[in-house]
Amino acid sequence: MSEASVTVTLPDGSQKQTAAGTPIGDFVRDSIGAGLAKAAVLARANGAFVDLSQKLDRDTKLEIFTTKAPEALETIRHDAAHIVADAVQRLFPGTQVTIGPSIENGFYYDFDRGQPFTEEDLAKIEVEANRIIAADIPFARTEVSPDEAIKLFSDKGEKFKVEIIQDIVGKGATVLSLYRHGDWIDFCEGPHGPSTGRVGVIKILSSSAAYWRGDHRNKTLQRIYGTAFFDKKGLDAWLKQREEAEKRDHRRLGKDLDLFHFHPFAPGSAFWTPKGTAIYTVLSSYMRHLALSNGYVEIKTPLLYNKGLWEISGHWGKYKENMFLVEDSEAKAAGDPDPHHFSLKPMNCPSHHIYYSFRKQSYRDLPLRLHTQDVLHRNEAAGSLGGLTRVRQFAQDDAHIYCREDQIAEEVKSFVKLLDHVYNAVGLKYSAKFATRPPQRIGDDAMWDRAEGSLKAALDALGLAYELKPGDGAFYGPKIDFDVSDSIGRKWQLGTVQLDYAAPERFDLTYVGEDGKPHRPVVLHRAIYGSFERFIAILIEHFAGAFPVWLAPLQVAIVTVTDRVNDHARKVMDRLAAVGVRVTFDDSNGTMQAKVREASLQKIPYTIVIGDKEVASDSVSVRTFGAAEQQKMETMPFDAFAERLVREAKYP
RNA sequence: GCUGGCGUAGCUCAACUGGUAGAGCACCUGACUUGUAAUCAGGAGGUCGCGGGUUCGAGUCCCACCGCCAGCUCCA
Repeated sequence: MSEASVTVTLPDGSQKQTAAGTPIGDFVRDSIGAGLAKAAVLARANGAFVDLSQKLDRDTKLEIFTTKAPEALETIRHDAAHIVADAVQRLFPGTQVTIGPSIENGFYYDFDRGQPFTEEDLAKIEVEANRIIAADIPFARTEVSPDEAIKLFSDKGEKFKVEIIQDIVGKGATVLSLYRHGDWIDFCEGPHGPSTGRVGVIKILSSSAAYWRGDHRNKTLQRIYGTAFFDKKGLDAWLKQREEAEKRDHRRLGKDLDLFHFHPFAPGSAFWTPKGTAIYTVLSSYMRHLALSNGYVEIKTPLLYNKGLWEISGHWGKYKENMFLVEDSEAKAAGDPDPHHFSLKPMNCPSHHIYYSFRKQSYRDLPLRLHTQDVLHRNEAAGSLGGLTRVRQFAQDDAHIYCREDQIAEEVKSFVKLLDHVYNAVGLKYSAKFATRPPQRIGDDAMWDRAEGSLKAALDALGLAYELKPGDGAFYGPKIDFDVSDSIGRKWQLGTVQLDYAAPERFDLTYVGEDGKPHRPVVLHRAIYGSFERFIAILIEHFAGAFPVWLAPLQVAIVTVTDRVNDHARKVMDRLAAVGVRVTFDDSNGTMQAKVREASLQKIPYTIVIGDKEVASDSVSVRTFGAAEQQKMETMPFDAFAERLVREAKYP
């Protein structure tokens, strides 16, 4: 049989011939270069990621990923998951494997084991995993039939693997791939790197419980988190970066900068210090200013409601466990078995719907945009609370827009513009997610087509990049969520805009159209900060506590050279306060140096030093936080400084 | 809510295998009156998260509860 040849097209467009059946790795080494072959981890052949051992049996568009490519790092982290699973089964026989994907900064693997892993176990696992790396065992892919695969894992007693395989077979798979390194074998789609040695180093990070298939009714598994890099240098750099990020943690800075506290008597509800309250208030006023100048009206509504409201809204059935119920003492005295007739509101929408119905609305009133910053309570699961990002008491910069269907696109557009303005003002990078109709939903397909169409039209008109999340929408309508990351890379949802066709039905909301007949409005739920608490947490981390002047809880610290000038300093403080500047003057016993240091540690934007010279000329010596050394200090007339402060304190 | 870890002064931490709690910073008082990141001296401050138990004796061991942290579930 004569050797057929295939054409390989490389990313630069060049073409090479090679014998059919040549493994990609060999082709790279022989036809491109030994250096590339050595650095190669995986390839993309005609659009699909494949192993380097894959044979070139037809004309192929080929891309090679080396250790420099993010795709390669992701692949060796997946390799690392296999290696860790191998290590665990070597060290703890009888442990069953389940799944082990690579994730954003590493990988995890879930195991079924009678007991959790201890610190010592994890240390042993890390050593064993790195030993497997040192052994440099090749990864080999084989393809088998479903029967073979099921038999293989049944014989090993790997029940979870069998379940996964049966599932995938049930979805129509006929050929399954296995990956082996040495004696250890896993059911896995791949691709993988060439050998365990290509994974430079594995670091075990933590362990925790996880539910089988993410369902809390299922068995609890033991999850091991880890990460992997091509070399120790990469790992060390990442660990260093992680350490730096942890210093920005808002819980840490909340203490250091004295912004808020928590107490065991009110888990999940913050106590705000004067400084924290200043940030809260500035953000609140800023949002009020934006809302009122963008066609919203602000209203305040009750915090406590009779359950009748929640029965209409549907919360009583679906959301009751998350609401704080309040007992009606009269009902209780009368022998009512369940006297919890009231609840603190967990969201503003039902209050707004009631407000809407207080008068007969006309098409001329639409869009009606109701803004509210009331306090909300949600009884979150104890284990999910954490810092300011997940709390039980919070306020949203909430608004509901009641409009006609043909007004949706325009309303969404101007909302996203406003959100973009706010996020840009504080320098937050966000990513948008467009969530469409879920399997469980209300309304017919025509309605969903229109709803999703309106949102998409708005997104396209704005030219905003977004990720599509099919099936992730609320049961009552599609939505766009806006996420940002905290200092250690966890993603949090802040802003959102959701279309709601259900609420107007449930609350029987109508407006009188031009035809004089009643019509159903559509409601848009929307928030920019999301919750003040979470937004502030993100801002603290984003600015590492060094807020811009307009947001800084204290904008100016006054330090005197000698207490001879303290009276003058007090006057300076009063004059600044009179023009709205948030200023502090520490007249306690202590040196100027120590006070300058303290102001700096508190990350106050400006520290002004006053001595005899400044008193004589009514000037201030200004020290700017974070400024370069040569422009750190500057003496200027008081009026010029005050004017600068007022200017910089303006809303962005 | 689930799994694991943790809980000592306002903060950051120490206290050998159970022997009866200590430091730095912060705070208070006094001295110093100083020119841009820590002046010196003295003082006060803790029923070791809460409640039981084991023990001659518990911050150290056991149980239950509360809270915090990581992850899971859920979610702004």
